[in-house]
Amino acid sequence: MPRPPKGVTIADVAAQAGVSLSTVSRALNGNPTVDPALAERVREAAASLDYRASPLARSLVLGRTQTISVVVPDLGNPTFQEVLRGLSRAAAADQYHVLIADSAESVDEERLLAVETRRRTDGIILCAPRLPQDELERLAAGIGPIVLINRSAGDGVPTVRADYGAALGDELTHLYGLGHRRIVFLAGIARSVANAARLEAIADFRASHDDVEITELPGGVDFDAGAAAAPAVLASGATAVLAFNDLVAMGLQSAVQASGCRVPADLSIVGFDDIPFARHTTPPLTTAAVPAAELGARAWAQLRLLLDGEEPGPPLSLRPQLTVRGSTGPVPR
Amino acid sequence: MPRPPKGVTIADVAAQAGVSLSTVSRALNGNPTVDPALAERVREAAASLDYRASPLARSLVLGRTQTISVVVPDLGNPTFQEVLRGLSRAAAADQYHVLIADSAESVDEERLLAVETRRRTDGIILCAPRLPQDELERLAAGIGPIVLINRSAGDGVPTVRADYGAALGDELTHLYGLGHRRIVFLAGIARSVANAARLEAIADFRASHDDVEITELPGGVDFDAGAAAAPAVLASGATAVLAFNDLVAMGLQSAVQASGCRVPADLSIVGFDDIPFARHTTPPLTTAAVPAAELGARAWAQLRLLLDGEEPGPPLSLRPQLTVRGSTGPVPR
DNA sequence: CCCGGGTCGGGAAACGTTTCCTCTCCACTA
DNA sequence: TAGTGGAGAGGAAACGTTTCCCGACCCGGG
Repeated sequence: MPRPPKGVTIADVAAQAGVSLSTVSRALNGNPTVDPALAERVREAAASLDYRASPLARSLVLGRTQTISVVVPDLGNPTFQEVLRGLSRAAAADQYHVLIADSAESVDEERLLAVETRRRTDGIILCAPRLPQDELERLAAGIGPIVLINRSAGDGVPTVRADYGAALGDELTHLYGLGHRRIVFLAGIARSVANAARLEAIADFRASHDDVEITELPGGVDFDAGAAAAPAVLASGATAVLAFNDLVAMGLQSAVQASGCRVPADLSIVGFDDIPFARHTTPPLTTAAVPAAELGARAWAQLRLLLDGEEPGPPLSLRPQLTVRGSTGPVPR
Repeated sequence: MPRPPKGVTIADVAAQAGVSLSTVSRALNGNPTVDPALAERVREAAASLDYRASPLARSLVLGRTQTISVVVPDLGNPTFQEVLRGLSRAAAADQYHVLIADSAESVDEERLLAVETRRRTDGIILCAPRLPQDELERLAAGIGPIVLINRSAGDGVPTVRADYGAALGDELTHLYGLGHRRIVFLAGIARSVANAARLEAIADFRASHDDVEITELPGGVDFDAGAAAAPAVLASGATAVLAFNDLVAMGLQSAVQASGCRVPADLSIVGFDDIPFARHTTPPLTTAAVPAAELGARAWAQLRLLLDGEEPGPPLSLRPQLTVRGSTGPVPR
């Protein structure tokens, strides 16, 4: 009795159970209008053939794929990895699958991938998209259920974001409380939205604290950028540094230490993100813990509402938690 | 002229162009049996309606989804992240999409996800699966085109692996060359295949160097495990430590430094993996660079052969590159 | 005993494609 | 001029489901 080599279909089950296709479908989907005894017989037949409905055919007729797509600028970025992790687990818990796409920081790729992957899934989550605002809004309006992470695109589009501004404000307050009055901000990529939020927070802080001097220095986004900024930071005479992110902070910390500067005795350093390593540097890094995994999980929750045809929740803003460790201390006298 | 709100289909294009469905399909797929002028007209109609064939319907009839699934034990693990990154970019370059699943280190989840996601895609890549060997072989035999990363399951199943044993041998040789004769190996998870490969390499090395004493100490897999092992390492009197991975090495390094032990003057430490941070510790970590992204890319290449109906290449073994940095030095006198 | 209503299962349409088969039409050749 | 062959396009089947619609059957009431 040779098994049908190419996948057992619902027709095979129907034949085996001696009923029609419709009945098999109903029985297997728990439709109550089918006689319990018959249903059991069908289930047995299905089990004996190891039958599973083709997700493809099912999707086609049902109009949903039970899959969402996630577009990320760089799978190598720890923050996005964490977002993806939270997202994927949350979606999996709801029996949804995740199609993933890495735009490699390219705006063109991003646009392309968004529409392309969206067509294969029920909805899409754009993680920190790099698209310019107008294009983003047009795109978001065009492609069905969509949730944005760390960007917004008008009222209709649910958003989940980390409140970088508020967190940076917390960091500034922390430094200010320690007595620091000359502070350097090591900027990230200029065009970046995350950077803009920080600059705004800095402006706010300046406005309410006129005895503090905050200088912006070109930085970057990775360890080497932080290390490269060390001379400029030391030359600036500042007593504390706000780095764009933890990577930059760590690069800076390691470089200034190498040139004899003590952290935090001579210089306080704060990072941003709280990547897993931040707690393990010497001294451990004071930073703002961006709840990346939760960001992902919340984004999924939003998307799920949309998929279920419900109203999306209000734009969500998660405030990163100021996490004070050893890299910040009182201003040197 | 209101646009059909729910997706424009091939029928709309056919109507617009005044031809049959078949012709539209042929024209759009570049079938040469359609008159060039007509084909152009069809393309125009399609463009004017912004028509794109439904991937779902297409997949159903074509029998391929242009998608593969990847199952990973933990999306939070930097090595798997890197594998995934290489894999996803390589697949994307070949116009394939990637469905991702995180088994959360659970064997049951892994088994489930493998068969479940496999049904929605054309093939599957299991990244360092945790399944016991017999089950893995059965599973691999059952679910179509499959490629394994860091595990093998018989001759029929293409495999891409990092040669942990060879790399550990390189590390031992490096330490031995520096004069170390008392070495500690900080083991990972006992049941782990990667751990077994290392133990084997250690046994080999012992066999050919009878003046060296290699002690195995229970370790673990993360930073904290490394830190926790510090007292035992210091008490052992060893002059060098092989950590299961970089995380463990870093935890250990930071803990022994905190208790006054100098690295590498008093103790040499080598890690494994070369995670991005390894070069940034103080001192930078000597380690074996596992080419994770390439592992992913190669796995895709193998799978692609299978999908194209060609013979899979021979089992591939990538040898991690010994990367000597500052955490190893001559044995203390 | 006949008829109405309710329950349950089968047939067929639908989802949106691709492709096989067939038919038409035209040009060329014998 | 009639027959042959090929090009090109339409019709319909197929992919594997779900679900609407309808018919059959059974039960109870009049």
